[in-house]
Amino acid sequence: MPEKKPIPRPAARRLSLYLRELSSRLEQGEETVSSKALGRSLGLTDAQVRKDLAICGQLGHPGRGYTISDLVGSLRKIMGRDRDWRVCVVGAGNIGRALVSYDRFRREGFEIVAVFDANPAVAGREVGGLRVQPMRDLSTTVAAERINLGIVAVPRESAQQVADALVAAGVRGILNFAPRRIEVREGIGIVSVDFTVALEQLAFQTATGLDLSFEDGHHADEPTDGDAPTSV
Amino acid sequence: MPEKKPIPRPAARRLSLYLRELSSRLEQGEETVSSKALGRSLGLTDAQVRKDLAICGQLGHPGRGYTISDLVGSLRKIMGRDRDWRVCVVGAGNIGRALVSYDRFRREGFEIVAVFDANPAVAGREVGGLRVQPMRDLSTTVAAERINLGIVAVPRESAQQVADALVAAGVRGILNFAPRRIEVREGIGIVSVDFTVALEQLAFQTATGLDLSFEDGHHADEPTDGDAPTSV
DNA sequence: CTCTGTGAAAACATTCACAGCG
DNA sequence: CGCTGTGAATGTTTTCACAGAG
Repeated sequence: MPEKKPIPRPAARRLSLYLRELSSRLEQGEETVSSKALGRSLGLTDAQVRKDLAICGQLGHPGRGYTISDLVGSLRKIMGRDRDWRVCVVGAGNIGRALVSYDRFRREGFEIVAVFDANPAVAGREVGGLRVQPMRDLSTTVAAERINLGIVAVPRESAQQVADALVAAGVRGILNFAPRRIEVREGIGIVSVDFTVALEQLAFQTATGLDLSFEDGHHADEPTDGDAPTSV
Repeated sequence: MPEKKPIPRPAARRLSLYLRELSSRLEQGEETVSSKALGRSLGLTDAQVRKDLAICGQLGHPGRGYTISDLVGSLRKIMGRDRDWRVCVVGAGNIGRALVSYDRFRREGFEIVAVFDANPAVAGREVGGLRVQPMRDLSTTVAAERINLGIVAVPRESAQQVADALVAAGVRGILNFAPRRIEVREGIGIVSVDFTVALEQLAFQTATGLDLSFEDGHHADEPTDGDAPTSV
């Protein structure tokens, strides 16, 4: 078994952006792209782009650039986008409903197949074509629908509890929109999006006059314990 | 005028998380906290916490820890949270409406004072207590309401155009929810949140079995040219 | 000539480890 | 003692710069 090479964390974040940009170019009918052109679109240097794309293997053609479709295929595989993801949303409030109705998820291969809410007055209502289910159906539905990712869109107070329930039900990863850190056991993925933190970073950039410039829009929570870099 | 020391980009992201955690502890009635305790809550080492907090100046008390209220005050100032931010949302679709109704913004000092939508059928409707205005009112309203931040919640295709209009109208920073990179001129802040990228990072973590563990949930776009970026 | 892939160098960020305050 | 602040050491990421492919 050869050693798997770890992917630098900052690079992992950029991979998503490459994929987004490349998919878009592919739709436009473009076939190849150079590291320089890609870098321009993404605000990165050409050297950075080449280093990052080297993660996908030797896909570039000297003098010519990269074949977009090859790159997209390789990136999708590396990022786990070659399989289907079945996701559920917990919390049918403003954010939860917006997410359920966010068409792009489905188009990108993330299918939302269930919505849950603790409020009995909300359960039973329909959101984006799905009937909101009560929390007690969570574990049965996660199993029955083979759901592997969960989105937490509940208030801060119940976020950890909901995350625990999702993990217990069998999801492999959690996307958290509640404004607090969620702890999960080793082996379960966790990424958080906090709107206030995002606005705050903006205020910071704006206040300091200068910008810090991030290009990713979300963050992965630190592992609960000792952690390891991701490998291919 | 002495040189201002630059804040390391990764640290800038963590600052928001410290503020979030510290505010929460303050509400619980706690008065002091040690770097170790703070680090535990956030998944960071105590040394890291001390280095980061040193940015705020010498606020720790050897043997005792940090006084939370002092830290919160200092962090708020550094992050530009000591002033008032007046924000507008462009796009009254699912996401735009969810954001307008997101109470936490106001509680944290970001007041949403206007909503715009290009669709004439939508303009005039009420969302979260505000009447949706047509796009042609944008520059007048931004000036009249002294709006300094804009949130872009429109489809990919019109995102850049809307951002340009916001900047022309006078906002100092943009929070972008459209799945593409937005270019703004030097001096204007930009932070992006892309739900699909967030889910993709999660799929990546989950697919590789291990986590990359980010703790921030958004990203600042790279500067358009050679320059420094912003983040959340 | 253009453009990739990549070692080697530089910049940057984290962790260590300890002096010193209360 | 407990805990901060910080240089020095270590580890990581980016940039440089160039050999070599087409």
